[in-house]
Parts: sequence; C-alpha cells; structure tokens
Amino acid sequence: MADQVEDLTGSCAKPQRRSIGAKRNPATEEAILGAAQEILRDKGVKGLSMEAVAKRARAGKATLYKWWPSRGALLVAVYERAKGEHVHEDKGTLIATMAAFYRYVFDFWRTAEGQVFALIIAEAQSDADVAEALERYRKERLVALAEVVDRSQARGELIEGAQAEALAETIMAAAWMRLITGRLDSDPERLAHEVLDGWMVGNR
Amino acid sequence: MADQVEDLTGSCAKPQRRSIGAKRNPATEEAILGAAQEILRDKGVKGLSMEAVAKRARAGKATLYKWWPSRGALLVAVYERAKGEHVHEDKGTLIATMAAFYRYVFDFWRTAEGQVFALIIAEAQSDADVAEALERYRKERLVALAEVVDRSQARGELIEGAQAEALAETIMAAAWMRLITGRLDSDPERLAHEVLDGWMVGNR
Amino acid sequence: MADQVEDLTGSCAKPQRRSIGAKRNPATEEAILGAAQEILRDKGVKGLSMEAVAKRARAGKATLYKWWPSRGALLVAVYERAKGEHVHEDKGTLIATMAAFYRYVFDFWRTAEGQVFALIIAEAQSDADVAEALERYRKERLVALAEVVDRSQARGELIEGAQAEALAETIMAAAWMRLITGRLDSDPERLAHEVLDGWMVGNR
Amino acid sequence: MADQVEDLTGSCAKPQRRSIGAKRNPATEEAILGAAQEILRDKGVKGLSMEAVAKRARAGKATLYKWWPSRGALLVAVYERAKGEHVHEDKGTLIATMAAFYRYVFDFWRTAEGQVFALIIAEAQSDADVAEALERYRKERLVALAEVVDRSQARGELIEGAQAEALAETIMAAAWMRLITGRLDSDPERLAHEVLDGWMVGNR
DNA sequence: TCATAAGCGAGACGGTACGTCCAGTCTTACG
DNA sequence: CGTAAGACTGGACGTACCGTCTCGCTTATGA
Repeated sequence: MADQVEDLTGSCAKPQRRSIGAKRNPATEEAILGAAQEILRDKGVKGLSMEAVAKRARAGKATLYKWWPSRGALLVAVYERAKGEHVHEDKGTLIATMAAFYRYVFDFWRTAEGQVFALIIAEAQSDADVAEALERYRKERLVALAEVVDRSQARGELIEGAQAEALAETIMAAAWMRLITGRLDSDPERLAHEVLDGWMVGNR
Repeated sequence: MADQVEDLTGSCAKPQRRSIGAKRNPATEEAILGAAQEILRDKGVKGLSMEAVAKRARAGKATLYKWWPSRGALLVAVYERAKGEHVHEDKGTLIATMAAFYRYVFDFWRTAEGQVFALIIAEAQSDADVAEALERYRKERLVALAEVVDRSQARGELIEGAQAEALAETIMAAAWMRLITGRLDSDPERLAHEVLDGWMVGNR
Repeated sequence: MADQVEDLTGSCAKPQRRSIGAKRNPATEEAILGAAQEILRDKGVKGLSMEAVAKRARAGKATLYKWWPSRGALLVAVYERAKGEHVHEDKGTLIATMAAFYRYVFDFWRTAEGQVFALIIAEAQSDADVAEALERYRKERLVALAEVVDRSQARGELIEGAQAEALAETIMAAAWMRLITGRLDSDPERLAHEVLDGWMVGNR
Repeated sequence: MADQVEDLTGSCAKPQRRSIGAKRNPATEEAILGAAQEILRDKGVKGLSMEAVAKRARAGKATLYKWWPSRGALLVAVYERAKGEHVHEDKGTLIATMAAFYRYVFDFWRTAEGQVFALIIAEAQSDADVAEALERYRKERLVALAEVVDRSQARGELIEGAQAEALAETIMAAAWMRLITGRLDSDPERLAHEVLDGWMVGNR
C-alpha cells in the first residue's frame, strides 16, 4: 500500500489535473481517452478495463462512470476519437471506389484503435446502449455509402433493379463479416468485385 | 442469490450425479448443457457465468473447466446442441430458397438458444478459441450455402460471372449483419431480393 | 499494473496459500488476523481497512468477507486473538485486586492490539453485530469481575447493601470511561479507591 | 439517490441563500445544522455524510469544510445545538437527583439527536479533534455534576471519604457505559442506587 | 481382489474488475 | 470575500466471477 503510493509519487511527477469548477474538465476527458488508447496499444483490448483506464489516466473511477456510464460507452468514445472521417474518394468506377474503401477500413481495423470497433460490435450484443450507438453509426455510414452508390447509379454504372441503400448495406455487410471473422487480410479489390459485379451494367 | 437457493432446493431433491468411474459421465454433460440453456432462458446471456452454470447443474466447477475450458467453449457447445441442422429445402428459385433460409435463421436467432450465436460472435472478438470455432462453423455453413447456389447456377438462374462461394458469403454476411445490429425483424423475402437480384439472369 | 505484479512477485516469494479443499484453511485465517495485527502496529487503527488487510495477507477480499462479514467482525476476531485471558489474581483486598486489574487492562489497552478494543466500542455504535459481540464480551467479563467481588463480600470486606454484579459493573464502567476518553494514564490504585472506597466496610 | 433528488425538490423550491458579503452567513450555518438534524431523523447516523448534509442544506461542500473541518466537528456542532442544557434540579436527595439525571439523559440519548452522542464517542476513538471536544465536554459536565455532589456532601448525605469529583465521574461513567452498550432502557432509579448507595451515610 | 486411476460434487482460495460511495480539495461564477 | 455548485483524485466499500486447487467420495479397470 505504502509501496504503491511511493511508486506513484516516485515514478511520475504528473501535473495532476484538478477540478476546474462545477463543469467538466476537458483535460480530464482527454487524459482518460488518451489513457484508454495507450492501454489498447500496450495491453490490447483485454486490458481495457475501467479500472485500468482510471489508474493510467490518474482519474477517479467515479469520474469515468460519470461521463461514460459503461465500458461500452467508453469504447464508443475511444472509437469516435480514433476513427478518421473517411470520405469516399471517387476512383472513377464504383468497384474501384469500394475497393479503396475496403482497403481503408481493413487497414484501420487492424490498428490498435481500429480493433475497438470489433469490441464495440461484441459489446453491442449484450449492452443495449452500445447497440444503439452502433446502430446510429451504421446508419450514418450507410448514408455515406448510399450516396456513392447513388452517384454510380447516376453515371449509369448499375443495372436497373439496383437500390442504392440495399446495395450499400450489402457492401457494408461484406466488410463487417470480414471483421468479425478475423479475415481483414482479404483482398479489397477482389472483394469489391465479388460483392458488386452482379450489379454492374457490364455483366448482363 | 435467494433465487439460486430456491432453484437448488426447488428443482432437485439431491439426485446427485456421481462419478461413474474413470470416464466421462454423459449425465453430467447433459445436466450442464441443460443448466446453461435454462439460465439462458431465465436470466439471459448476462447471467450465463461458469459459476452459475455449475451451481444450477449441481456440478463442480472443475468438471466444467475439464470439458469446456472457457465460457466460449461452453457457449459453442450450447449452440451446437440447440441449433437444428438446417437443410436448405429447394423452393424452386434461389431467391425463394434463400428467403426461406433467412426466415428460418432469423426465427431461430430470436429464440433464447439462438441468441447464443450473437454471443459467440461477440466472444470470438476476444477469445481465439471461439474465433476458431466460429470460423469452422462459418466454413461449414458456407459449403452448404454454396451448394445451393451451385444448384441454382446449374439451373441457369445466375448470370455468368457469379461465383457460388463468393455469393454464398454475401448471402451469409447479410444475415449476420442483421443479427449483430439487432434487426432480425427484417423481411426475409425482401432481403433475399436485395442481396440476390443483381445476380439473377432475369435482370440484365 | 504490470509494475505492481512485478513488485509483488519480485519483492516477496511468499508461499502462496491455496485452497485445501472445500473447507476453511486455517493458514488463511492465521495470515489474515496476523496481517490485521501488523497493520495495526504499522499504520494504526485508521489503516485497518478490509482492503489493506486482504492485500497484506495476500488474501482475496471475498475470503475476508466470507469469514468476517464486516470490519467489525474482523476487529472482534483480532481482539479475541490478542487479548490474554486475564485472571483476577487475588491481592488480599478487593481494592488491591482491582488496582491490579486496572493496571493490567490500561497497560493492554495502550498496546497496538489493545487499541482495537476502543475501536470495537466505536464500531458497536453503528454496527449491530459488533454491538452484540461487545455485549457478550461485557457480560462475560462482568461475571468474572462479579466473582471477585463475591469473594470479597464473603470475606466481609463489603458493606451490607453491596450487590456484586452492580458493583462489578461500576468497576468496569470506570475503566471503560478512561479508555474512551483517552485517559489510560490514570493511576490504577487511586482509581480503585475512588470507585470502591464507599463500599468497603472500613469507611462507615 | 432518488431520495436526495426528491428531498431537494420536495423541501425547497430554490430559496437559495447567497453570500452576504465577506462575512459568515448565519442562515447558512442554520441551514446546515438543520439539514444534518433532518438527515439524522430520516436516515439515521449512517446517512450523515458531509456530502448528504451539503446536498440537503443546498450548501457547497467547501462551505461545510470551511466552518466544520471534519465530520467529527460537524457531529459535535449538531450535538451542541440539539442538547438542552440540563440543569440538575435538586430532588432533595442525591439519589433522587441523580435518578432524574439518568432518566433525562437516557431519554435524550434515545432521540435521533441524542444518538449523535454515541457517534461522537465513536468518532473520538479515531479523530483527535473530536476526542478533544469530547474531553472538553466531559470536563464541563463533570463540573456540573460535581457541584450537585458537593451540595449533597454539604447537606451531610455522603460519607466522609467521598470526593465530589471522583464520585461525579463514577456517576457519569455508569451512564456512558449504558449508552455505549446500548442499555438505555435501564431503570434510572435503580441505577442511581447501585452507583451511590455505598457512598450514602445511611448505609454504614 | 484390490490398488489405482480417473470422474465428480463441493467449495475455499488468490485475484481482478466491477460499480458505488464518500472524503476532502479545488475552481468557477455570482453576489 | 462568502457562497452554491459540483467536478476532481483517491481510496475503501462489498459483490461477482474467474480459473485453480484440494478434499472425500465413487466407480471401472488391470495387475
């Protein structure tokens, strides 16, 4: 006990955030999310407990639970902070654009921060709040994807029966499937073809 | 806590399985998997701890760990025991067959036992053994699905470029996507169309 | 976190008590009470938290709570273990005997272990179980004291109206009063006189 | 938690004391001590935390700590405020007077506010400031009691050897003993006799 | 036939993390 | 400067499971 205290004061002369009055301290939020990210990198997702995050961030557990009432909520926050806002750069054809998209997300999901997304999906299976957040996120991404498909459709790339949103979901599902079954090494190009070829006008 | 005590005294007046010598007691396995299933029904997936299963089954924890070395392994066993072996009955067209398949799995996944599958996916994200079991299961189901697609292809339903296995995976992905995002109320018929229409020969 | 583990394994190669089957391990009880005593000596009563005891004893908190369901219960156990069974040695007169008694308890209450008794009294004010244990203890000691008074009465030392038990309680109360008001440096001899003189036959 | 919210909305529609400039606001002190008393009545001594008092009084915690630097200090203040200043009314004989005294304090100690005194004794065992306050209080009451004994002695009720202050302490000790061992239902009359008979001149 | 090897129920054990509570310190914004 | 508000670190609380262990018992098998 005494040892630990000594260790702490001995090993790190951290600046020790304090309250900034009766309002949320952004530095604290920053420190906590940062700590979560560090732990992810160092220990992996299994090490990411509320306890560990609090300790690493030198934050009280109560503070964590105040702002992120569950592990799931924290996961979502960490993911939100880490994920770059991917914009679907138009590569000329839908297939190429989607291949680039697959390449991007697979690369990201392989990073320490990206792995959080798999965790979020996992957590969503038993935490309704996370499920809701995940669903929100899915819809948001769906819209972005559907837009790309829409543009492709406008260009006349797609067959008549194609519905942008339905196709967008099929595209997403293929990616998520690779994620949850640990096959992020799949070839993005090939995958794009496997998912989309049927819908392209060329292949009658 | 009180529940557990009641459960113990209520459900059994000490039938007390014992060892049947130096070999695995099938009654024990049965009791454990049965207990797991009961807990799933009564308390939901959150209540399914090794501890609780052992208590409910009146089994020693060591026995559990001997045969199912982790929660994940137990989950898989419970799922294996519960899932009926779905055979893809040919409905004439691929779309109809797949619609029936979607209807079947969505119905099953909504049952207490079926919910275990979502849990397995969740567990697979952090338990390599479960991931492996899941991957084995995926491949097995993929083969079964691909066969159906193959038959459809032989009938000339599908366009030229269609690859049975790739299409099968797309079909699966669509289902799993609905599962993990909690949309098992999706319309199977519609979904089958959304996934497959592009690949059918009719829609050039 | 990792640091702590390393520290623990590094600094002490303790024998690590294990379960000895489905029954209480006496070594564990010993280790826990011993740890409690050590903490008392090192950090004083304020440091005696369940947490600290568990840590020092290298015992799980659950183990502590299993056998001593509250801090109070642990305190009582520590006290029971530490207190010598004082036998009232007859010094010839009641006054002398009681003076010796006062000297003995005051000396004991000043030791680290003895200080626990004050804590028990404190805890008894808000923990019914401790209150009960304290009351049991009081009665037990009362009987022992009353016997001494009885013998004195039999010798004709006491005036007629004296009731052994009532007098015994007065004697105890005087001691406890000094304890809870932190005046254990009172002169035992003098105190014995102040409490008893009125009841002795000499002082008409 | 819910209770507190209800309390807040229930008891006050934001009367909201404010600073009255660079000096102590008596209304605040009043509100705080009042809140403490209310909590005592509603939740008992266990609910009396600085946090809860601040909430109920709609006072900042800083304000509490400014005027009462510890829980102990607050307890003492609450007790000081609640206890009536008992004046020992002369009942003719010392025994009768003391019986009345015992009856009075036992009755008081049984009230919600009176229970604080037991808490103060408890707190005094580990908080030096409270111990000091308690000791001050003890001495003050001792003087008052000794005066009564003195008057009795002057009337010739007591035997020669009796020392007013020593006897007063014995009288107090008997009362405190009943308090800390939860026997406030003791018969005051009887107790007075048990403590004092030996010292009265009648009983030679 | 009887030792021995395993299966089994039971549950204690050291641990980790949980989510809650409170202590005591601090800052802001208002008066 | 006093005050209400409440965020903050820190740490103990008591609980729930984890996975490992040992006990004492049972039964089948092979020496």
